[in-house]
Amino acid sequence: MVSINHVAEIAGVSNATVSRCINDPLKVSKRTRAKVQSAIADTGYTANTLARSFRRGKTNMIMVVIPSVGDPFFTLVMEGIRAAAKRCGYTIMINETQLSDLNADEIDAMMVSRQADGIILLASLSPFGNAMLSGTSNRPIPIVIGCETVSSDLASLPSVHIDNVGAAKEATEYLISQGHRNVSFISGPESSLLTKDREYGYLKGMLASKTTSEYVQIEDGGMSIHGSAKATRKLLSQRPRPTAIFCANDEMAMGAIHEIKNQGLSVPGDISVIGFDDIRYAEITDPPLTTIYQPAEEIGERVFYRVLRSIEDAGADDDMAEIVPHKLIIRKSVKKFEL
Amino acid sequence: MVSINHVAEIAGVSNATVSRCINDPLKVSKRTRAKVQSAIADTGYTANTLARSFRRGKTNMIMVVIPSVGDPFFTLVMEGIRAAAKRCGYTIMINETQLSDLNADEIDAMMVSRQADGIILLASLSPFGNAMLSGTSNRPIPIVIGCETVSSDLASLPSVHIDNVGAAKEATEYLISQGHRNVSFISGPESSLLTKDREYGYLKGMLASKTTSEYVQIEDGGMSIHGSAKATRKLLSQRPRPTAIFCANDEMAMGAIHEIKNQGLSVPGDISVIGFDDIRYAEITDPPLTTIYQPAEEIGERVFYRVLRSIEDAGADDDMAEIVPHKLIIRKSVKKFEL
DNA sequence: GCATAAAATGTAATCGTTTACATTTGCCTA
DNA sequence: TAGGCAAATGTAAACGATTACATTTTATGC
Repeated sequence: MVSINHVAEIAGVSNATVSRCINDPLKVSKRTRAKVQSAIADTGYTANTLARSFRRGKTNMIMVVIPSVGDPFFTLVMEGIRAAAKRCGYTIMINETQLSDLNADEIDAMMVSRQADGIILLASLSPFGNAMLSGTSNRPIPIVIGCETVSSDLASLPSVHIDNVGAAKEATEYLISQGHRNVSFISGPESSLLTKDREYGYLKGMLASKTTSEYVQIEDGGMSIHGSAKATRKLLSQRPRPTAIFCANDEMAMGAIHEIKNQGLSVPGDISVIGFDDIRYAEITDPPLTTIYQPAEEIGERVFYRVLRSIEDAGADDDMAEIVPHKLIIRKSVKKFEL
Repeated sequence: MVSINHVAEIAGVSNATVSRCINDPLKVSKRTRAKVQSAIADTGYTANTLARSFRRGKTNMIMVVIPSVGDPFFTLVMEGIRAAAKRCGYTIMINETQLSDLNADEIDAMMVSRQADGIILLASLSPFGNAMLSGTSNRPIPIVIGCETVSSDLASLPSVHIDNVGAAKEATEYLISQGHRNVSFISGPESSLLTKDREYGYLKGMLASKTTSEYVQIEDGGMSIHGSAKATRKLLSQRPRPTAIFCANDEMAMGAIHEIKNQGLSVPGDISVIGFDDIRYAEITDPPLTTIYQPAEEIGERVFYRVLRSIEDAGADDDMAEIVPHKLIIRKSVKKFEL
């Protein structure tokens, strides 16, 4: 491959001049600039990013860790991140890390490998902490959590997310306000901390009232359609049967609706369903899904600027959780319950 | 940050020895190895990936370009890629490039930046070709297309995909075999070549028979739910009305079903719908969606090994299209049409 | 035309690894 | 114990860019 030195030789200047030509063209005279540019064109030279990043100690890349490409929720979060990154001249790289695979050590390895200037973590972190992640001091590159929450076992990390507990409580209260007493919850795996927050919100909502506190029922839906369908089957087979099911995310709500219909029951006629996230499919499920909206794009944007600030000013690194507002979106999957 | 030289100093050996300790431990004596390892532990040293890749001229990373995070179709493709990559010691980085943004120049920039050893392109390429992409000879790093097809304007690139034309023709013929004559097609934007192939397959299917060749109707659904809903609205307002709608992907089929129901019609009672891709939601739409299955995971795996081969043996670079089998999955969204 | 400042360019060190080659060490055999 | 060979280690040059500093060229004012 042609290097900056080849170009320099052909243009009859030093490599420093070529470098300046690329990075600070005003520092070189018009005449030499022309020579260099034509040499670049002739040779088809392009800078070796690796060498450049290595020397500069900066990659201008930010890595986003997501649990799964193909999760519709992330579409908008990524859009927010990408738009902001573009404005600021950063490249976004995505690292898909299946929920189960992700642990602090891996994140650690990423941080330490210096292949990016910062990390945006849109996944939860198992609590098996590691030096790099605890304490703001020694992190080689900044890391900010988006959407998810951090294990309390870990020293807290900067984050941007909604109040998952509060939102889930709100959804539960909404169901109760519609007359539901037997409200069940379909949860995700232990490893998803955000799900646990939602579960906790559900519990808070249920336990707050004497009329519902006796009926608390949680099934693990594994964050998947099939897991949720299975959980729903189990819930429906129990007596007293739930009159409403609250799912920790929309995908599981879709699975639940499917299973309820499969059993010959109707939504919301027999069973009300409520989801979480307001993914794009929520408005076209049948019936359209009542759910909690997260300002996904805004979260993406904020989380990006948060990392950026830490990159540009290491001192700005803080551990604050930034809470953005959620909203209960009422569609058609919940019906007043009457005896 | 602590470098290999610090470690060397602390261990009282040369940096070369430390390097060997890391990359080829058997080459160094047990005693020194112990010294070095404890020095590494003491200092918390980790190799600078950038420096290493730079020096080695190899990153051990493969970049996957996808049009959009959050597209459920890619879940399995990525799973195939990831699994294969893991087996082979490669890291996968994903670069999300919205359909509209993607052009050959950008891909070119990626290739040339040497930040990865190879590229897997799961998106279509606009035909504004570029030297790097045409001709197998001068590519700095290998590139293989998955799922998508390549513009015929471009010199062909190696690829792995189903026979989109044939599959779409098959779906169309299936509808015709069920008695449908007025079959409409909801297509995607010009930029998606794979969609054009499917459109072509639809045309072939329709034109093959005198009974259907008069009725050919194509609307652009923009690959989105809303675009498809809009297209469906338009189709339904026309007379004669279609009795079946074939969508270029499942997401659009979901939008179509939603809109048909919205108009007070039933699927498949009044209108039959057929999709493409068999994403995970296809089996839980109401009614479950008849669609074309693509062996997504297998495509991912094959496409990975294809790049790998080109990386390991530059001469192995070929331009063959590898066709994997598809399958028509019959569910409940198509009904025999009777006058 | 000369002194001086400013602008342009060149020189060479540097970033952290790897690795070809040179040197040292250790071991075995005669 | 010397000689020879293999194993272990060290030395130093790369990789391709950037950049502090030194030097040269150009412009300016008198």
